[in-house]
Amino acid sequence: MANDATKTLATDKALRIVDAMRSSVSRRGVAGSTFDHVAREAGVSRGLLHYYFGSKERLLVEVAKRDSEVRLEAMSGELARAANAEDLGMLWVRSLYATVRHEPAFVSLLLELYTLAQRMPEIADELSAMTQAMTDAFAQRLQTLVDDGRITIGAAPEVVADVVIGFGHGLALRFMSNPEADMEPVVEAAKRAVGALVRNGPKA
Amino acid sequence: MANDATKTLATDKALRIVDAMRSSVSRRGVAGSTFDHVAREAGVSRGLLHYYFGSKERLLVEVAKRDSEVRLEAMSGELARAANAEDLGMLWVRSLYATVRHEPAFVSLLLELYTLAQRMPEIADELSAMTQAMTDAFAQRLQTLVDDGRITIGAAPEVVADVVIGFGHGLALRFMSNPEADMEPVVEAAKRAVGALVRNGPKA
DNA sequence: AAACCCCGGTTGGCCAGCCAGCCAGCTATC
DNA sequence: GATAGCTGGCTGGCTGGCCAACCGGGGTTT
Repeated sequence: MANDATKTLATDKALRIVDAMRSSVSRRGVAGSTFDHVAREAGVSRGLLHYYFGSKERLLVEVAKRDSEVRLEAMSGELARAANAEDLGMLWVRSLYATVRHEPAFVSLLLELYTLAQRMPEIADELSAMTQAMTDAFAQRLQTLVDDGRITIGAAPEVVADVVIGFGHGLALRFMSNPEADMEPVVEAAKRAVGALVRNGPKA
Repeated sequence: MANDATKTLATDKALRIVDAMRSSVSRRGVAGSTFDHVAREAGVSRGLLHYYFGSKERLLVEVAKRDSEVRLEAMSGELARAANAEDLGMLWVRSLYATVRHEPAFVSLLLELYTLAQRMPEIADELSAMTQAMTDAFAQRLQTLVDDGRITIGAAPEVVADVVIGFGHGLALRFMSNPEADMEPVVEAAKRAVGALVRNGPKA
């Protein structure tokens, strides 16, 4: 093998293991994701998890990496579709709302990772990098829309991005812990608040 | 003993156990909070945890209950000091910011509980109740300030409360995963956004 | 081309440690 | 002496990690 990274990333089975672990953690939590279960779901032997990753910790770091990619990609997809101020608010909050409602495991996984990050600096770094990447992607999209005259923003793009993403996640948390509440008016009010920072431009 | 609840809540030792568990979970996480550790820190024997709570799960439920009280009280304290629109934004976001920076364990604990809630409906209920109570307290304060002519709000008090609390938690999450970033401008922008929903009234 | 070997990839049995829960019994108080 | 409160040794089950052995295919020797 060339080195650990190559070995880990190249192999088909290693990928299957990471995916199985990711899925297991989102359903069963970290504690419930034993090598036994994960190996069975990945269709490999227990020993192989150890062979590739050495320890549960390192496997979890890979999971965090992988998950960050997935999340970033998901957000980028939403962003690309936003063409004016309304779209931005709508798409972002709506997609988070839909995620919380229809893919709670996706939310669970992130919670699990944040919790882990409290005791594992490597995972904290991974999440921090993801946060930064999300901000950058969002800010870049904002800048593009500003340049096209489709929106105007009330602060630096990175700042606006930070605020909007943060707001979104906070509301998502809220949706999660109040599953049966009617969030329609809340979403509406939140959009109005964000409207103080992002308005339609001349060409919107 | 009269019944489980009475037994649990009345005893001095039971309270010490819940507190020790709460503190341990916030530092070591749920997995790291073994009966052995917690008992030692509470100054009682391991057996007593079982005697009072029966299982780790039930003890964790008590922790969630206790923690909800503490959090609600903390927020109420902040709220009481807010007398106009600026105060509201300032106090809320600043206090969350300070908490994240100076009492990360307090944040860790909530993450841990949210994570638990994914697999323990009883804890989910507890957190849901806390969320609701926070909204109510916040909304009530808003209403009072409106009645006093100190602020005007752009939506029903409960809705505004939901939004502001949610925004705050989202930003807190963000502070947490970007510890070294300069959040000054972000806080500033967030305050302006909230300003779209909460403005100073005639008597502010 | 047949026999052989080499080695990374893979397997699964094994082990030592840990932990929640159980329970037999102790203590103090009335 | 009865009963509630409390203790801590014990255990069975589980888990992460270790490792000895196996497999298969590509290269090398004969």
